[in-house]
Amino acid sequence: MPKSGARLKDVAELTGFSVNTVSLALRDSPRIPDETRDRIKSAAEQLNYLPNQVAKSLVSRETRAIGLILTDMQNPILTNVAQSVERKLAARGYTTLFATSNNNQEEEVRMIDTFRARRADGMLIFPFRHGDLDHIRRLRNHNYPVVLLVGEQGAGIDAVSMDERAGASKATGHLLATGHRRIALIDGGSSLGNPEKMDGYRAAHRAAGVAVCDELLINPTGHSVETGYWAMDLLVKSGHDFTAVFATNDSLALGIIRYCKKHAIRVPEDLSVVGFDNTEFGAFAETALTTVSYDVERITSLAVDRVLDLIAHKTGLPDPRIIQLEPDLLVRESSARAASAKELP
Amino acid sequence: MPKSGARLKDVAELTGFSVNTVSLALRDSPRIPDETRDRIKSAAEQLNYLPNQVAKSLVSRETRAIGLILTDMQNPILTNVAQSVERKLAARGYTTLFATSNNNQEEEVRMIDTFRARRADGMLIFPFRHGDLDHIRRLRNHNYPVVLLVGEQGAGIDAVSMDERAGASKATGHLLATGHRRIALIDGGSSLGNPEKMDGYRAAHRAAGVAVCDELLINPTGHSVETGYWAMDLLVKSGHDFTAVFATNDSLALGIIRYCKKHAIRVPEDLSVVGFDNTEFGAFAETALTTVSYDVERITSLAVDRVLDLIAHKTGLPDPRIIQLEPDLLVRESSARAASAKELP
DNA sequence: CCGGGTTGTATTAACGTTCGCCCTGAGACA
DNA sequence: TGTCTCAGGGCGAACGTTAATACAACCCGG
Repeated sequence: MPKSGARLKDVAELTGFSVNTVSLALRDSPRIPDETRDRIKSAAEQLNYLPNQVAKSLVSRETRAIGLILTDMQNPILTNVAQSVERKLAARGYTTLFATSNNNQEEEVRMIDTFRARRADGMLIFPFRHGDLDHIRRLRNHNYPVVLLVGEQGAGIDAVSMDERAGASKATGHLLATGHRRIALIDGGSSLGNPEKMDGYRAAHRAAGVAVCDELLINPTGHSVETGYWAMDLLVKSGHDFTAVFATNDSLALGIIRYCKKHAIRVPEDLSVVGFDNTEFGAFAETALTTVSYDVERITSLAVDRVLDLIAHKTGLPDPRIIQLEPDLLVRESSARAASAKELP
Repeated sequence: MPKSGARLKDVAELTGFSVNTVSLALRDSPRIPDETRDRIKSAAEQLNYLPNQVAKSLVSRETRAIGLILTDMQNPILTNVAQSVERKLAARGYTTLFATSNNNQEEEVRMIDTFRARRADGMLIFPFRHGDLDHIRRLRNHNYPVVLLVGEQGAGIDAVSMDERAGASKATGHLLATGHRRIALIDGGSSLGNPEKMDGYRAAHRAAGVAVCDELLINPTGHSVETGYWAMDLLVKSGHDFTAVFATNDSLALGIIRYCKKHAIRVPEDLSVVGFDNTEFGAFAETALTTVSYDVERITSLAVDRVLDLIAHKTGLPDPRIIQLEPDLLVRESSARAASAKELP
């Protein structure tokens, strides 16, 4: 048997029919009588025949494969996205081509080219830099179906995501409303050109008429639990006062809480901590995390629907549509009214 | 421009050379003089030409794609595996075809067939039931390169993994050595036909001459943090005494600790908890988790090497090789000497 | 008994590459 | 001048499939 298994030709030779008849029979063409079809099908089964998707793609000019590019998988929310997307695509008969850009723009570009060379029918991309999307826009301009997993208004590219600004604003607003005035921000995004959450943080301050203290803006070296821990170390050692921390994802927040535990800072009595993404690890942490929550399943559903919809448009892509879901704040145990705060009048 | 971009033919027409010459030039054949090559390459660039990997695969009979099948992505350790495998494959010029079986045997079989139809050059599989591997063995018998990510001795299939029995045995042994005699086991695997960890748990008891209490064997409904929480609820409400819990992954263990926190059970003073996998969330939990650790990068390295090695064997697969890495116990804050235990003599 | 449909099957040409082989022209050499 | 070599390049087939078309046999009505 040839290495990659039986071909139509092998089934044809076994049954005495032509390759074409076999192909039609296996695809249940009405032009093939039942008896012939059954004979061919049983021969195919006997040879363990599986249609060669590569050859099929060459002639049909579609691969039924979608490229999924994420930055990395440190953040559980991205793994949820990955699994959810994969399941939904599989249910629709699509295979997921998976890649991580490893938080590296060149790598992102390379992966896009790889998927393009493989003629993926479309791509779902979580871009590394939300503001630097030229390479993706170029794709779209060549009529390639792409959907971003972060909502960049006015980028001219389809996108489905939650509204990061609104989420960050809600989180910060909650802290402000509970009397906090010096709120640290631990945000790995803004230095990479993803300013949405910091924008929300600033907007909430503006709305409350509270000035942002620049010395409380901390740049972690990543977005894992450990980097959260060390970012907190940096913050504490800077010697500035603060009564709350907003971390831009749950992992960072959990690292912060671990730091507090080790250094006898009580959460939430001495310090309020708010995360982002509503991961399971935050929800079931010893000190359950106050966080920003959104419906991942709905986002991936909409994104998958959209990319398949774009693919279905044979004659040029429709105008891009940006969908931003409104996130919710979930107040749990890691945040409380500021100790020093007087009751509001 | 045709939907899927320029072809060799387009470059040929633009430059006046034949398709063949263009193909050779783009692949830097020594038969093409420099000037010709440069002219062709710049024309290709101008047309934004990217070789069609589908057509290439059809003639070369290799796709340079590897299928990766995981059970799900709830467990962070599997997401680490996924990312690590993807990075290593990408570095070697391979694309990752990704699928989750969603803890469902039929789905696993279906995904294997999908990848086979797509002519993935090989597969890396984290099987759902470690004991039910006929479908995978059949693959291998058809000379299909497969490497399992769990080590099943004598299955006749290549595998790279850590030694789950040894890990579970070390974890349980640690608890026994620190005076615990009634150690609950929260294990989602054994009921699914993955008995390795329970075997290790029993072996450690045997070695210590301590009887296993069957009423302390709990079956969570999954392996997430939340299911750990509810498994603990079940265990506590069963009314049996125990001074330690061994959970078969960190997520379950974290759920248990959350339960303890909510119900005023002190960890480790009242109860020792041991996890498995050494995830970041356990390492940086408020109560840092005692757990079983192993080198994921090394496992994925060996697995990727092995599958590429199998692919390189054109003339039939070599005998299967099973590699099992020895895991280490990491004692941290969630476990301590049993309160009731007398000092050992 | 012939034209026209219907039924079942075969033939041919794609899809975009790569590979093996052949062709042409120019220079070297006897 | 005739032959050989070699550089530069083209032609045709193949990979496994599908789609369009062709063909052969049969049936039916007139």
